Amino acid sequence: MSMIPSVAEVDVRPLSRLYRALADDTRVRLVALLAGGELCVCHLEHALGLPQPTVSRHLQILKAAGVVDSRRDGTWVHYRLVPQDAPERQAALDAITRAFGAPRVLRADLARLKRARGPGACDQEKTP
Amino acid sequence: MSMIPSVAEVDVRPLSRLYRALADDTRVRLVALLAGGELCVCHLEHALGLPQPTVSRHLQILKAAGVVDSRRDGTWVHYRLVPQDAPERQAALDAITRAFGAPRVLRADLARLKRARGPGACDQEKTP
DNA sequence: CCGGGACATTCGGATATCTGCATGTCCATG
DNA sequence: CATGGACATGCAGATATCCGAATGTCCCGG
Repeated sequence: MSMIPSVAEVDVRPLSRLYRALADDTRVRLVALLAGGELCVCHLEHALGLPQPTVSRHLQILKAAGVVDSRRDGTWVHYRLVPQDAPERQAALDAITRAFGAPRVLRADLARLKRARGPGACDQEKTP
Repeated sequence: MSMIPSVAEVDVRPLSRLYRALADDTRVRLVALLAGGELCVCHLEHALGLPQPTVSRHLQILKAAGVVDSRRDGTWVHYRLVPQDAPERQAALDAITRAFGAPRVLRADLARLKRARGPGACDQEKTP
């Protein structure tokens, strides 16, 4: 007979750490933007209208919490959401996608960005 | 033609406020316990093994965030989860239920409590 | 090798959060 | 009305978080 775990014994920290990572307006907006796919810091910076160090710092917090991952591409760094192993963590993240990550919202933002900055720079991705 | 909202314009505060309310180990455990149904403060206090003022204060934070509601029953106060209108908020809460609120976990805790304190006091609910 | 652009990190101060201890409030009971 | 139990709140200190400004690091083009 195996011991049935109690709420006192179960480790809630992985989930509460995720909630703490999302307990900030800027970071929720970042996750919402990234729900549409990979983006570089310069795009996120312009989309949010916040200074670069601020955006970078919040991205580090999300990264430390395992919410996002980064990929270096020359001068730029692209961030993307990390698929979560634990279903409860994925569900908590999906809440943001459901609310603000709907394609219509994100596409409007990205289109505005591309219009403002032009298709140069980090936009070209892997398809020249 | 209606303006398509951008992430910058959309108000993320309701969701980030919910995440902030859940960004604490004790509060996640409280929600997990309440996922099984209404409970009075004295039960929560014993289940968590924390001093009463601490539990009470965390319950107030959850209440202010619209996560729980309270019902006075004579000397005792019973707390329960509030069904969320916004589906994204409900999804974020369900993440806790999914992870720690499984019936087997909660029943073990409650059984231990009833065994420890006996069926008297606030247990008798509405059925004498 | 030297600049400049993109991004990360450090530092300092303001603000918020968490906790323990004490006290306050409300209700039932005698 | 006095007492005690259940719960809420006030207060003070330690800790954590957030932000602006400045500085560091890495990479690419010349």
